[in-house]
Amino acid sequence: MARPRKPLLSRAGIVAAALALVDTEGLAAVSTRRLAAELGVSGPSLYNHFHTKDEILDAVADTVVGEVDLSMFEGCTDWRAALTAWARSYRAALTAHPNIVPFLAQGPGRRPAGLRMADAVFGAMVEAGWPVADATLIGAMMRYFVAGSALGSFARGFVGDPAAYDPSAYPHLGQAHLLPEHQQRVDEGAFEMGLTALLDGLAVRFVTPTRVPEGD
Amino acid sequence: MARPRKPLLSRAGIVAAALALVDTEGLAAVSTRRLAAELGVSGPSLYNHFHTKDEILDAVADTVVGEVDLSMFEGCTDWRAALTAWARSYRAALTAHPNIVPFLAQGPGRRPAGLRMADAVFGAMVEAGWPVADATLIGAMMRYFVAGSALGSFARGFVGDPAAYDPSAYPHLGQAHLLPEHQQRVDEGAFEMGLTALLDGLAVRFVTPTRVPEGD
DNA sequence: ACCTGAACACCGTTCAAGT
DNA sequence: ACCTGAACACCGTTCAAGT
Repeated sequence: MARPRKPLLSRAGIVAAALALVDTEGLAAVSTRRLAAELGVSGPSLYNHFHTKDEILDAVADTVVGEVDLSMFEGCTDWRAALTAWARSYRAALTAHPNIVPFLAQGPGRRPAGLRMADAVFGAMVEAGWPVADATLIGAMMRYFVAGSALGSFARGFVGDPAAYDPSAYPHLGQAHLLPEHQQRVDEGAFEMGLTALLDGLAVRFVTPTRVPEGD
Repeated sequence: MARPRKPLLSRAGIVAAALALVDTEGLAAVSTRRLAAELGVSGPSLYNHFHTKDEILDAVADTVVGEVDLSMFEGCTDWRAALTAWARSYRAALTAHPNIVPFLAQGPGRRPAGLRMADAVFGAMVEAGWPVADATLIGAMMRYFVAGSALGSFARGFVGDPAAYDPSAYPHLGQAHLLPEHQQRVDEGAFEMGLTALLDGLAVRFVTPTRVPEGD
């Protein structure tokens, strides 16, 4: 076939196909040959659009992070409400594409959407009155929690096999771990509990250290 | 050579070599052939001791999680102090072997050390007076945060290249991200800030719902 | 510029063959 | 029982060849 007069591939098309493959069959299923086959081309064709396979996965990760809503940070006055809404949107984006999370959660690297998100959180916290040093910590802290909750999902991380929970070895684990709907409720509950706890803790910190001695 | 009269390999030896390789060269460097070469044998020899490469990595992950101190949960009366000590030990174990964290943080699966840890946390929280449902949430929530902090490390997740932080695109990120010692301080600070916040938040929750109407 | 097939140096895993 | 080399079906990536 050689070069077609209209390109068969595009970066966006490759990324969409890669994301679909990651979602349906997992990260391990994404090989350059398999992905190319999915797109109806031969393996090396991808290298006309990306330098490496890793660059493709970076673009996939960036697409997912790009789905996170950041609008609550614009002209934000209530930092607590903004962080709450953002954390939920962030978690929703990750849990919609759980198989890419281990790759994505390692940090933004040089991915634009990840850096944009870090920038938005930091900027909004400073604007809301947080000291610069704290604003950095808040961004990191929230990222830890949200990424950890998507990655270490109870539902995905505990196997659904009774034999795995020998009651003599693990007297407290019980059989409840087996029920998928229970597991999902644990994930939701633990996320909301942690989110509330983190923000409560921040609220304590917000007033205290910013109180400056008044007067001469 | 065929079968030697004393086995050349052992599960423990393979796991130790694999962990060393993960630590020094990363998860991607661990191939069965490479690992076997490190041990002075040929690739397929490993299959006499493990069924799959994944089983080897599971054993490596279990070794790392096995390094976490759980002694603070024995006869624990102060749940807050116990969770604090445990979270720090947990984080220390993971940050000592950062390259295995993406694999490990996906959940305990059927790894004994991971299940033992989940069991210890849950049991201690119940013993300390937490409702069973909350104890499960606390275990998940803490796991999210600690694993997230080790995985999404600021120091490892942000690239150390000034060109990555175009100030017009990311007006708030600045150049501070470049300094490795600064990054490490951010990770430490964000971890401690989050830990305090989480436990403060839990403390609020602890007293409230367990208060039972007294009296006639 | 953009796709192709051939090729290179790798993979994980199976298996018959050796002791 | 435990190691070996050969073999299978894969990898990521390079590159000359085609239009």
